[in-house]
Amino acid sequence: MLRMSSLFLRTLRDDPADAEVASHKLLVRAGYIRRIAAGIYSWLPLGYITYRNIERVIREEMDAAGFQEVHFPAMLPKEPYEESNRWSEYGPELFRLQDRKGADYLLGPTHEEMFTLMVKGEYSSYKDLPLSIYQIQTKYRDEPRPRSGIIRGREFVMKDSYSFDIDDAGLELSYQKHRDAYVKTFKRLGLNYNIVSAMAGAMGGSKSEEFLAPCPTGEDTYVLCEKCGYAANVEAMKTVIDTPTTKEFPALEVLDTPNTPTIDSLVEVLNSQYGGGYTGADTLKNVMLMADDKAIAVLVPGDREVDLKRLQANLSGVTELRIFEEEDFAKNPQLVKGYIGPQDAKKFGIILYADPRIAPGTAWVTGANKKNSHARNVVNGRDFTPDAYVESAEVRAGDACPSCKAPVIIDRAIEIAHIFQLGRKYAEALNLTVLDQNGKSQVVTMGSYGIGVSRAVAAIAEQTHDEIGLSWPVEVAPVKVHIVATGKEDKPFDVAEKIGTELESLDITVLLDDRRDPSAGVKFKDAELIGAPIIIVVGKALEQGNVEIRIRKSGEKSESTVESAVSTVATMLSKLV
RNA sequence: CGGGGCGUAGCGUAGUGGCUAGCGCGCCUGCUUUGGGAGCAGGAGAUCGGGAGUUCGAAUCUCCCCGCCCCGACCA
Repeated sequence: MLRMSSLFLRTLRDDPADAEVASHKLLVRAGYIRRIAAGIYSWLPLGYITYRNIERVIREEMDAAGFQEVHFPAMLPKEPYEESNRWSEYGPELFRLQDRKGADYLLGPTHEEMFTLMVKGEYSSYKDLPLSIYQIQTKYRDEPRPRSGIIRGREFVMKDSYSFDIDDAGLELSYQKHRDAYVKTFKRLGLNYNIVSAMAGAMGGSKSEEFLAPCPTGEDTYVLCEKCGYAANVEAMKTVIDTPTTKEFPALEVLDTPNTPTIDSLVEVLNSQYGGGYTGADTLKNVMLMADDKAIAVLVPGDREVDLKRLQANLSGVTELRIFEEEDFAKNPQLVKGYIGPQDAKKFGIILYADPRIAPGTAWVTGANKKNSHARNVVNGRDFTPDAYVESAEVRAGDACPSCKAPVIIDRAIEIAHIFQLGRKYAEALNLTVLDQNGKSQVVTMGSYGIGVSRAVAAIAEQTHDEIGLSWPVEVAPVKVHIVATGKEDKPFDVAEKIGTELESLDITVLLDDRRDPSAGVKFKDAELIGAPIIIVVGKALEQGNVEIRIRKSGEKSESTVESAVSTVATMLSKLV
């Protein structure tokens, strides 16, 4: 039984000055975590118990699914990461260090290489597969900008699993088993989440899905169709295109449009001088970008911005993408800023990408590649031809759901897990093969599956807190019951002690506020801030032989006799999430 | 890396060149109080982020450095 009189804890009355988001403020105020450096935190007793509860739930579900736990060092030699090319690919985000002999080491940002090599060292037959192994490990990433307390740290704990299969069908099965285990895990953790389609990104591989916990302070944006349940990270959202009309358009016509370098100014001139009825959606924006030092053009409807994140996720093989700057225009004098059109892309030698909204057979108003001039009836397929179509325009609430065409909503969320069908990228790089039943060597196919363990503490805090403090789901709460004894007589303290002991004998964890000095108000505030699911107050009601039982989340209060308090609380807990 | 903000006691803060750096919370001692962050009295606690400079005099002005937060870029 934890006791407030001796617990290593100091709650704070004021929000810390360096915290912005609720989980960060409250975890610091309630004495769960303390900052050590940017993105690096220490756990105090209440925080560490909470963290371990989450870890325990995850471990139980992994084990129940038949996955086996292993453990790698956090500090690793350079060589495996050179073989997979990530020693250089990972860039400045990798924490590097040297030993006394000058040999290079790194602090593991993720462990695909090590798992692959471990399996390679032990197994060599298809009979050994499938295999799924996992670890719960501290990861290190020198993030350009750590933020939001424990949500994005430079040191954090991740549960990472890897599956090994002989073929794609096996991978599909292993992937599904992990997905199911994650669903069970997050249900127990009391998190609301959506499973959304995602881009595999830098990890490589094909299919990937994210578990996103909706939360206004989250870093990820995703779309959700409330009608059919389709959900996707905006990067992975597929654009629905109306069936193209086969309509014939008049010939391309160049218009005199002085001083119209922006879409708004162009639409104004079109409507006042060229017939009217135009909106930004009728115009075609030709956005110039530098992709790894190569100039590219991206076509999007004039009323939409290019979503760089989305574009990059969908442009394979591009590591650096940025908007054209003045000096880039200076190097490309044929491009007339504000009046660029796709008609001369071939002539200019620029690769032309188009958002799918710029469908073949559609006609647009766009730049005429001449100052103060635009062109209308510029038809895709007749007047220009994109080299490739790539999802690149910003996604908006109300856009059509790709599976049922209903308008989607857009929401923010914290990424709590990400699962990947990696395929053979790492197995090939590190030469992980087994013999199949014909005695032939086969490259193993892999999946990787991560849960942000320390991040989950913050995600749960974000979703469950209220104005007065934390309010934990039963499975993760540092204690299930917080008993507050009030008054100056010994009796409430004795009764509280007795109830606490009985609860603990039923494996219900207890934090007893046995402090004699602080007033009742102080103890109530602390209990609410700390966030145990049930608060028992032993005080005034004792005159009638009762104690007060409060449910933290609902604020519901009831009284119970001292004798029945323990069973009443046990029943309540079994009904709470 | 670009833009913005900040750094004074454990926490939150006041203090734009001049006396011993002020206040609230927390902490210690005593008394009083005890159902919503009590009261009184006394007390401890500060290299004012660091260094250099300007000045009779610097928390305060200048320069350099360090750290932290936010927005963006970036990010299994």
